[in-house]
Amino acid sequence: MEFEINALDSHSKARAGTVETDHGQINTPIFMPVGTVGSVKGVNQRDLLNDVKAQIILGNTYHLFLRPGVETIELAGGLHKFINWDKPILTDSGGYQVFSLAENRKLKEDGAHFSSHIDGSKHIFTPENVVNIQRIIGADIIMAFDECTPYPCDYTYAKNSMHLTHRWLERGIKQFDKTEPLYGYKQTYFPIVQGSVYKDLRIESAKTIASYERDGYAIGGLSVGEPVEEMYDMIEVVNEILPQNKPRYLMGVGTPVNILEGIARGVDMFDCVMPTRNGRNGMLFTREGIINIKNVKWKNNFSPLEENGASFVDEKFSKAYLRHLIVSKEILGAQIASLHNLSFYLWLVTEARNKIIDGSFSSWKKEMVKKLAVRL
RNA sequence: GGGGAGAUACCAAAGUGGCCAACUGGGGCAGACUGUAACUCUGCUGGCGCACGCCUUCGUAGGUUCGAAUCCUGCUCUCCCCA
Repeated sequence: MEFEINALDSHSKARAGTVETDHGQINTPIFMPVGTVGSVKGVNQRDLLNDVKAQIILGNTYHLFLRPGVETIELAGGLHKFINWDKPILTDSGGYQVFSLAENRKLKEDGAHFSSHIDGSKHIFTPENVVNIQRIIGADIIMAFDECTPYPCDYTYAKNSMHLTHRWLERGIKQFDKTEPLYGYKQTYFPIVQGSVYKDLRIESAKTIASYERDGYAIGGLSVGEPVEEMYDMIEVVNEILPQNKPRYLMGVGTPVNILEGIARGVDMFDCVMPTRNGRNGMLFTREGIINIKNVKWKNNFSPLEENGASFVDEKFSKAYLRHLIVSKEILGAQIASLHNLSFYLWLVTEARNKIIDGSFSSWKKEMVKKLAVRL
């Protein structure tokens, strides 16, 4: 996987770049819609491609391993063919699920022991078998198996957890490097920085991670409940150390403002469930601010969802109509809201890229950050 | 015409002497959601102050009682069964 930097912002750490994969090019900064179980909830592949203009999407090892299972995915010829998506796919390793399914998990040196949330069956994820599963899934970008620490997290726990993540990384890379892709295109393996909100741990982790020569690096364990300023601080600390000439992926982030702040601090890739999940629950992100479409004030507002919006749904449907659909719990409401939000997120990062290239990123970002947090 | 049952907040429906401004569900109104166990979760939903409290409520008019949504009487209305 190749990464090329096309432009650097002179007033911030923002970069515009290009990632080259066997499934095509990705222009950075980029937002990657989350498609946990092989489905970006509520949005079909055609709309994802033509309307949202997604360049890469996520899948999840934990969920796909449990259902439909690796056998089905292998028989299908990999996840791309199974879900009919020809662009790049990144799979999360399941580290986050191990964290969020805390009740049923037990972390040991060998790996994470857990029970399926679907049928209670017992399984073990190790740095090695998670690589094997992701080989079968066939993701272009494979994530290391880490422990995503919760927040708050005491120093000792964060330190021990980080060291475990580092030991798992060593094993995961070894496994990755001695195995081959199954479907004839290249795969790559991203390590993940941990260390909770402790600067010295983040520095140590970033140095450890950077000592491995990889195609890209991820920042994990953030946006788990810590104040945003701490998150921004950690990004700055880590990006001082991660190689300049490789893409950086901030996992699980975030709000439109978070994304702009991340870009300004040198992050290239983002993913988040927010545009889809919050969309299903009636939250719309727009250039002018955030709309809670369920609010009664939109009941008889027949103006378009968003003037000159990024998606075809913005002109086609009114606020009153979408409010009606969401309030009535109609599936179409979730679909329209997801299309709108994802299109907005992709517009946002594309615009950021354009602004970095034409040299006006910082002033544009300042204006946008002000607007994006407004509650309409 | 005869017999029976019932009327509770926006709706449905508990409560049958004090722990009732009144269970619960729906609806309504707000909020939350950040590498998705999520078309989910939380709060509020008589009025005023909005902490403590105070005021007016359980078809309607009276009565019994220290005290009534709960007991008694009249009235109004609704439903069911038999003719």
